[in-house]
Amino acid sequence: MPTNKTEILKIAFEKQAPITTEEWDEMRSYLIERTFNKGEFLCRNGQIEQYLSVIYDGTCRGFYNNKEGEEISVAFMFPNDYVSAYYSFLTQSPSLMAIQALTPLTVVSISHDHLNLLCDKYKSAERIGRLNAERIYRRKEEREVALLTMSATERYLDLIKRSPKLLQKIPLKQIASYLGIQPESLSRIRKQLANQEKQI
Amino acid sequence: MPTNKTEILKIAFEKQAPITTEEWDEMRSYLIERTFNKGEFLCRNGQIEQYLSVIYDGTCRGFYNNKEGEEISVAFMFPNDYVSAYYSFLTQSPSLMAIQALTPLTVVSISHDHLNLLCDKYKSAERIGRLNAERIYRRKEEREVALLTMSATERYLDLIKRSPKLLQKIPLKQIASYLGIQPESLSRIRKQLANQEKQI
DNA sequence: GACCTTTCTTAACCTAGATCAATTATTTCC
DNA sequence: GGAAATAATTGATCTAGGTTAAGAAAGGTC
Repeated sequence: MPTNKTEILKIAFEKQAPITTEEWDEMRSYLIERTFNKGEFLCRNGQIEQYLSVIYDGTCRGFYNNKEGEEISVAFMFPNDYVSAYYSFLTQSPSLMAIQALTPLTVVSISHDHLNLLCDKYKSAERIGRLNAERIYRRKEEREVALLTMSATERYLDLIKRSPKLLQKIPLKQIASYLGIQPESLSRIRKQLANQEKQI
Repeated sequence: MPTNKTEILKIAFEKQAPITTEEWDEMRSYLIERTFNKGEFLCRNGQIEQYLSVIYDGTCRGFYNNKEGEEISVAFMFPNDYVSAYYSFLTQSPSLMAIQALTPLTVVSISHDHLNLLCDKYKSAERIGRLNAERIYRRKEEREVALLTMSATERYLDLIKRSPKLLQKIPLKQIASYLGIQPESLSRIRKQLANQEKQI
C-alpha cells in the first residue's frame, strides 16, 4: 500500500547512501504501512522480528525482561527513527527484546526477506545495511561507556540533555530502567537535582 | 609484504561471505603485517584508527579512560579475532578507545582507505563490512543487557565461562574494569566463590 | 463524577560494591 | 639474583542505590 508515507523510509535510507529511481521503485513496492494502538507490540519476546521499520508518527520503546520478570527499557524511538528488534531481525532467531508502542503509532516497514532480496540485487542496499549496523553499533558503544563510567545522576542528566522530549512522553519508571536504576532512586535523584536548582 | 600470515584475514572474512580469487588477489596486495611489543599501542587515545586487523598471534585489549583517568577495559582479543578502535575506524574521528598489546603481538591489517576502495569495487567487501558491523553490534547489545541486569558476580562467572583463557592471560585489574567494578571487589568476589567451592 | 489501576514520591532501612589504607605476592628490569 | 615497580589481597569504613511499605497523583474506564 505505498502512499506518500513511504517517503519517510526513503529519507532515512538516503541519509546513508543515495538510492536510484530504479531501486526506489522496487523498494517502494515492498514497503508496508502498519499502525498500532498504545500498548500494542510490534514484536514480542520470543517472536522472530520480521521487519525493519521507520516511525512515521508516535513513540515506542524496546525492552527486555530480566530474570525477575521486570521490564528493562533499552531504547526509546521517535518519528524518523528506525525501529526493529534488531538482534532478532539480523539473526532471525527468537527475540529477547520486545518493542511496544507508547502512543498510537504509525510505521513504514520492509520485511527481512525483501530487504535481503534488495541486498542481493543492489550494492546500495548492502551499503545502507552496513552503515546502519555501524550506526547502531556506535550508539551501543557509547552506552557501554556511559554504563561503566557514569553515575546514575550523570546518566540521567546526559539522557535529558540528549532527548528532552523523553520527559514529556515516557513514564519515569521506564526511564529509570533505561538508566539501570529503580524508579524510587530516580525519584530521589530528581528531587535532589531540583533542590540544587533552588539553592542556586 | 604478503606472506602466508595474511591467510588469517582471509579466513576471518570468509566466515562472513565468500571471496573470489580475483578479489583476494587485490585484497592481499593491500594487507600488511604489523608486530608490537608487550605494552605497545596499536591505537592511542586521540589518534584516528587507520586499520582493521586480525590477530595472528598474541593478546590485546581495548580500553577507555574515565574522567578520573582510570583505564576501563571493554574488550580482550585473541588470535583470529578482529581488532580495531572500531568507532574511530568507522567515523575516522579521534579515538576515545586505546588498543594495547598485552603480549608480543602480530596482526594482519588493512587500512581504512584500502578497505573503502574494496567496498566501492566489490559487493562482497560491502557485505563483509555489513555482517561484521552487525556481529559486533550484537555483542554490544548482549553486554548492555549484562550490565543492566546482572550482578558483578554473575558477570564474572559469565565472562570466565565464555573465555576461560582470560584468567591465564589478563591481569585481574583489567578484568575488574571490564566487569565495571574495582579490583578490590573482584578479589572479594573471587574469594567468596572459592569458599563456596570448598563447602560443596 | 466516581472507581480502579497504574505511576510517582517519600521515608526507613539494607546491601553490593566503593574507598582508603596497609600487607603480601608478582613482575620487571638492571 | 635483588631492587623497584606493579598487581593482588585483606580489613575497616562509607555510600549509592536497592528494598519494602505506604500514601499521593495521575490516567483510564464505565
